[in-house]
Amino acid sequence: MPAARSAVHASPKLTRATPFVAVNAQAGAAPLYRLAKRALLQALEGGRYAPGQALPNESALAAALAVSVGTLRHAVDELVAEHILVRRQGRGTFVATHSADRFLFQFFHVERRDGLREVPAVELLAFERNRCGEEAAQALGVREGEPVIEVHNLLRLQGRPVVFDRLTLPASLFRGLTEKRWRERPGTIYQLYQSEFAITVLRALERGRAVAADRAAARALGLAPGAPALQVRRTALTFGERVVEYRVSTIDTALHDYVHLLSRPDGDAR
Amino acid sequence: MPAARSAVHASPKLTRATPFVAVNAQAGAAPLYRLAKRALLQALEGGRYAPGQALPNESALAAALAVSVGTLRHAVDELVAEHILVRRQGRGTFVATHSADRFLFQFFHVERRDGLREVPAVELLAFERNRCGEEAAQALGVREGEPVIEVHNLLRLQGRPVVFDRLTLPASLFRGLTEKRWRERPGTIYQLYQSEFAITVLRALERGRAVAADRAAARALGLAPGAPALQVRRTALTFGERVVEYRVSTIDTALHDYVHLLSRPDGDAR
DNA sequence: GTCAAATAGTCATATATATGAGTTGTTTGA
DNA sequence: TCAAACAACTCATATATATGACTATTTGAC
Repeated sequence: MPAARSAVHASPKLTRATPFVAVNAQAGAAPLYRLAKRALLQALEGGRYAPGQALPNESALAAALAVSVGTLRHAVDELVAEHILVRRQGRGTFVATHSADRFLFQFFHVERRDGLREVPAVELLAFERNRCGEEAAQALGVREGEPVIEVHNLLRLQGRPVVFDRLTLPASLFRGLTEKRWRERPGTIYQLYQSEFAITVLRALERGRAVAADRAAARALGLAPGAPALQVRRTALTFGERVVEYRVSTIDTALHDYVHLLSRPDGDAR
Repeated sequence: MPAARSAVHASPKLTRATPFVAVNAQAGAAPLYRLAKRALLQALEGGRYAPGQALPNESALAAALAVSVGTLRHAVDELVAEHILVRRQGRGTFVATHSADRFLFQFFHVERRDGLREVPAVELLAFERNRCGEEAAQALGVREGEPVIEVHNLLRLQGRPVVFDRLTLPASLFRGLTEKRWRERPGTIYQLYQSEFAITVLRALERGRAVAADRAAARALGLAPGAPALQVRRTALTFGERVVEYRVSTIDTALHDYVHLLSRPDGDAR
């Protein structure tokens, strides 16, 4: 069956029913399925599909992008592997939402020494508007002195305070965020970012080091000042590697560990 | 083209040229490509193909497993994603070896605060045969008092001692390992495991906590005793989730960080 | 003997197509 | 009115096949 490359080599065109431009394979360019993936990502970035919303079905999407279903599936496969899309057999393909589970398993890596994982209870200690300091400015990629929102959180596991978080958010990305809205969010912080500000946290880079607990952290965690604590600096990224949050966590590792699985077992490997 | 399911539903049979049993899809069973993947994994586990060795080509493998090339590719895709196999276009598919690069990027997560990554210089401090203690026994899944090999290593970055490692290896898995062979290994530790003992480290689970440096670690790292240090306990796993190494690392995080990228960017995502 | 061109073999990408299984909505019958 | 049967639509898996790009080897000319 001679592959119908003709469709692929056709010039980009706007289709009637959809916002996509037909992807177009050039010699030496990225493979078609990556172009399709990028087109999907851009549609998601642009807010074309909201979290939780179903995408058009496979054949419709394939037609919109002017690729075969197999190629579209290849692209969607990668987005699913990256937790950006979620497939449900017989139902459709959906934009991922930050469920509590997803938050717990993807972005919270503190567990009890014996391996028990638990959803932390969060207590808000402070919510302030400030000017950005040097460290946060560098991490967020903004100028020093830019307006930011600073939040202090205390996370408890089984009643015991274990993590003290200092978050810095660029005010420009979170217009209209108030302490009230923050307090009254129904789910996790990242769910709030997503539902209220259309910011989807996709990845995060964490850098950990051992420190002597500073005064604020020691008080919040009930530690002796100067006690060893694990400090983790996180930059949270959304589409386009844009940094949306800088967070310094101080963790009391007396009874808990920071866990890290190296190399992907992923899905149900083996 | 009516798919030739007949081949799939045929009863398992040994093929002439290869050691594989044709995989056989049952109703309700795992998908064919996972069965194929498992068959490949078992061949690798059994040492049928040595690290670095090329597998038979795609069509031969597909024929041996009695699946289509597409299905075989799906299975191989997953093994490549897990870094168990390596594809080289136009060359073939190879069993992964632990190159220094792979070691560096997959299993070594300490880097300078500014992000500089570097291959550490390793100094052997101790190599002893011992009886297994309680902590290591639990981690390794062996009985207390089992014979083990204990190794102490000091890792330097730019000349500065940064990581102090205490390794515990079950002696039963490393028969004939001597200090001389350990010292004179050409590459990394995991390359030694692989080339000399046919043990391929696939994954590792790390649990980090902040501690006051103990005496041995403080001396090795040149820290004041009681200074805060990051302690990471690693269990290294091979095929079948078997634990082959338990390692306690003490890290001086004065100038370096322990880094962790959450959620897969993988390949060249986006 | 050396070098370049032809060639064969490999994986990479892409399409078309078939069947199956799960979900949802509609119709039909008691 | 309600529930069972049915149809329609979805993604999941699987096969066959075509073309291209990359690599290593062989062949042939000089």
